[in-house]
Amino acid sequence: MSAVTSPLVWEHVQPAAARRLLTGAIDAFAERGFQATTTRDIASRAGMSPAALYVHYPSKERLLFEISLYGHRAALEVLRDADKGDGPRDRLSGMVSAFTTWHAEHHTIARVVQYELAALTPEHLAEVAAIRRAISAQLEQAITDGIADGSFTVDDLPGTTLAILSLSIDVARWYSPTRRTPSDLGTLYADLALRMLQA
Amino acid sequence: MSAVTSPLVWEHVQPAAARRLLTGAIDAFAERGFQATTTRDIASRAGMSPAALYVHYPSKERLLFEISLYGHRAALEVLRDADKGDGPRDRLSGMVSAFTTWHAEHHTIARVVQYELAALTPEHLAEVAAIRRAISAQLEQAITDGIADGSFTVDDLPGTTLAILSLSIDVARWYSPTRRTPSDLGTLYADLALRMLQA
DNA sequence: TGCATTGCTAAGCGCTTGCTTAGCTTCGCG
DNA sequence: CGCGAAGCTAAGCAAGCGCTTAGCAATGCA
Repeated sequence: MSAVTSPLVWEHVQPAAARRLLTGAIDAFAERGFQATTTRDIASRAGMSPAALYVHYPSKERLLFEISLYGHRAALEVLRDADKGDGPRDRLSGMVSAFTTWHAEHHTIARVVQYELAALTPEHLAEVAAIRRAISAQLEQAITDGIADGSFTVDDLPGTTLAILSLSIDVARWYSPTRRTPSDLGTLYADLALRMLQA
Repeated sequence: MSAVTSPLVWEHVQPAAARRLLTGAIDAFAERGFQATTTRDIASRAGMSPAALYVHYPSKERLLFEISLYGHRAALEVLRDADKGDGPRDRLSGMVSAFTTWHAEHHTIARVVQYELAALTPEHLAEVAAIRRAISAQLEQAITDGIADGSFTVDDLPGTTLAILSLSIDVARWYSPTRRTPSDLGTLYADLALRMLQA
């Protein structure tokens, strides 16, 4: 089984051959990086000849863009779904826990999402960058609310927001499922984030 | 001026042509990644023909290894030099501040050090991995001492150590000198780390 | 039944890659 | 002066790259 087919649902990608190419590309990009991955490698993971890739995607970069766009949207959705609970402490704890858990659980796609931005065309990068700003804004709002109601004490709002986000994102770089479960890590990181913000 | 020639001292690399190739390679690897960088690009940054590279280095990978090895040694040295002060709180604060500042100040070489490990041969990776373990051990010792004398309260020692390290390392991914100075960031991160550990 | 559409393969094109070869110049040193 | 070593360039090689072309089989609809 591929490293990503199970946890994330890719049924919206049709037909099945296009989906096999996409999940194969995620695994290959995560293992070797976009530049070191060949179209022949992606095609053979999907059980096809190299030319078949171009029936479904116009270029290797477009494949990366589809992955990056879907991954960013999924991460933002996870964060927004978790932005609930009573008061800023609960909201922030839920968001950090969910966002961290997602990066651990889906570290394969998260690696592509976070470390292959430079391989996108400027137009595609701009589209993805807008989602990244929304992610940051979502977290910053909860921290701002927490400062206003006295739940948090923060010297440097943008710096601290970036630090908490950065902590979760970097999980994609080092995470391996052998030591800890994604949700255990989410719990730990939510606690660390609350400590960073405490009044 | 190259992005890295000024802050780090490369005089130990002789002759000057080998040094120009090395600093050119750092800039190129940091900008585009190892795989996307051509030997022709590195050579032209050094003002030479492609073949001249092979007078000084046997392969493109060897150039990466020299950079990675030197960068890891420099990071470990920065951490060890900062491991002083009265008690675990001062020691930890100094180390996080110095390590973070180094990753911001030298974000160009730090990017190569942290994100191009996969391009090293297994033998070269093993050599560099030993230094990475020493970096982690250095930080963990100060936290362990702080738990023992009651300065810190930590639920998950390896997890918290990894989180603090990860926070500093991820600076290399996003840092740009336009918003904050490296030392301001070091100060902020030292404060956040102490909050994460507080009794 | 006829025929366009979809999904695929075998072959290969033009180009770029890391690296090599052959040969030139400059320099230090007896 | 004689000569080997060091440092460089022009040219190019074999391999691999992203992507294209031509054509075949299966499908669905008139």
